[in-house]
Amino acid sequence: MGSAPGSGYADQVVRPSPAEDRELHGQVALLLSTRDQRYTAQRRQIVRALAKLGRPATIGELVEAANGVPLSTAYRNLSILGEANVVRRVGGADGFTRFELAEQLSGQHHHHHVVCESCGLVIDAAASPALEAALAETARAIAKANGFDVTEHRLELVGRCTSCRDAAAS
Amino acid sequence: MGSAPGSGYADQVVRPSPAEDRELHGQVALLLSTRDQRYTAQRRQIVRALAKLGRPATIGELVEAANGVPLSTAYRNLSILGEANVVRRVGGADGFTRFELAEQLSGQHHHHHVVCESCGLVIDAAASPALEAALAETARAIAKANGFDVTEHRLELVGRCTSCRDAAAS
DNA sequence: TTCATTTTGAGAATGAATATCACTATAGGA
DNA sequence: TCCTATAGTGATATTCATTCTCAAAATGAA
Ligand SMILES: [Zn+2]
Ligand SMILES: [Zn+2]
Ligand SMILES: [Zn+2]
Ligand SMILES: [Zn+2]
Repeated sequence: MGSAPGSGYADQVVRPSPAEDRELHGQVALLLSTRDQRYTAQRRQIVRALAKLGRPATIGELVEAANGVPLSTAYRNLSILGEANVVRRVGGADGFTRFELAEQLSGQHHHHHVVCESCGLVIDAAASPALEAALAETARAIAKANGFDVTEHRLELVGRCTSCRDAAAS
Repeated sequence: MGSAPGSGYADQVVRPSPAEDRELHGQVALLLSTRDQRYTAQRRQIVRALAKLGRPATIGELVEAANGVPLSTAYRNLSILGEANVVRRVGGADGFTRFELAEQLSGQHHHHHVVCESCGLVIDAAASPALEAALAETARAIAKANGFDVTEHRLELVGRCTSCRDAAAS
C-alpha cells in the first residue's frame, strides 16, 4: 500500500512497479474513453511524469519530466485529465498550482499534504484514523451550526523540509 | 469568545462591540508602529472592513466595504499589514486570494475554514481539542518519517453553503 | 514654514493560466 | 488502402489577478 514498515502515517515517495504501471495506464485509458477522449502520447507522457514524481508537481516540473511537452498542451491536457478524474489540482503554498494523480490511481488512498514553507515542496502524507474521525466529527458540528454540507476536506501540514533546514543551518 | 451557546465548534459571524473595535485599532496601531509604519486612514478603512465582514474576504469585497479604497492601495496595504501580522492571506477555493484579520486580533483564536465549492464563500470554524490533538499527533509522525518539521497546519472543510443548496433545490 | 520621509493612486508591467486556430494525427467507414 | 470527419497539437495571443512604478500628496519633525 506504499507504506514502509515503521513509517507511521507519513509516506515516502514510492515508485510504481512495471505491473502497477501497466495497470495505471489501463485505468487512465478507460477513464478517458468513457468521456470520448483518446489516450495520446502527450497525455501518456504527462501521466507517466506524475507517477514518476510521486508528489504534487508544478507545470514546470511536469513539462521537464514529460520530455518537453509544450506548456499549452500540458495545461490543456491536465485540464482534460482533471475532468476525467485522472488528475487532481493541489493548491500550492506558493502561488503555483500543482497536479497529482487521483487518489485511486496513485496507489495510496485518501491522504493529506505536507508543505515546505521555504521551498514550496509538497509531499503526500496518509491520514490516521483518529484524525479522520476527528475531522468527521468537526464536519458534523459545522453542518449543525451553519447548515454547511461538508463533503470533503483539505489539510496541509506546513513546515520546513530536511534540505531547507540543513541549508538554514549554515 | 465569539461562540454562541450551543453552536458547537463552528462559529457564526460576530460583530465586534465598539470597545472591542477600539481595542482592535489600538493593537493594529501598535503592531504597525513597531515596524515604523503609520496607521493611515486607508489602512484603518481596510482593517475596519475586515472586522466588519468577519470572514475571509476577497479584494473586491474589501474595496467595496472599505469605501472605495483604490485597488493598488488595498493590495499594497494588505501586504504591509500582512508583514506586520495584522492580516493573514487565506488561499481560496476558487482562484481568489482572501484576507482576514490575524487570529489574535479577530477575537477568535486558532481556527479553520469552511469553503463552499459552489460560490466560494469562506467562513471560520473553531477547531475541537480532539481534532487539534490528532493533528499534533500526525505532525509528530511526519517529523519522524520524513524529517519534515511541521509548525502549523491549514485545514479547509469543503462543501455546500445553505444558499447554494437552496438554489440547487430548484 | 521648511524639508525629509512616507504614503497614495492611476496607470503600466508581470506572469500563470486560458483561449485561439491553422495544422496534424487518428479512427472508422467506404 | 484511401477518405473524411473528428480529435488533438502547439505556437501564439489573450486574460486578468496581482505587483510594480513614480509623480504627486500627506505627514511629522525641526
Ligand atoms: Zn524546503
Ligand atoms: Zn497528494
Ligand atoms: Zn455557496
Ligand atoms: Zn479565518
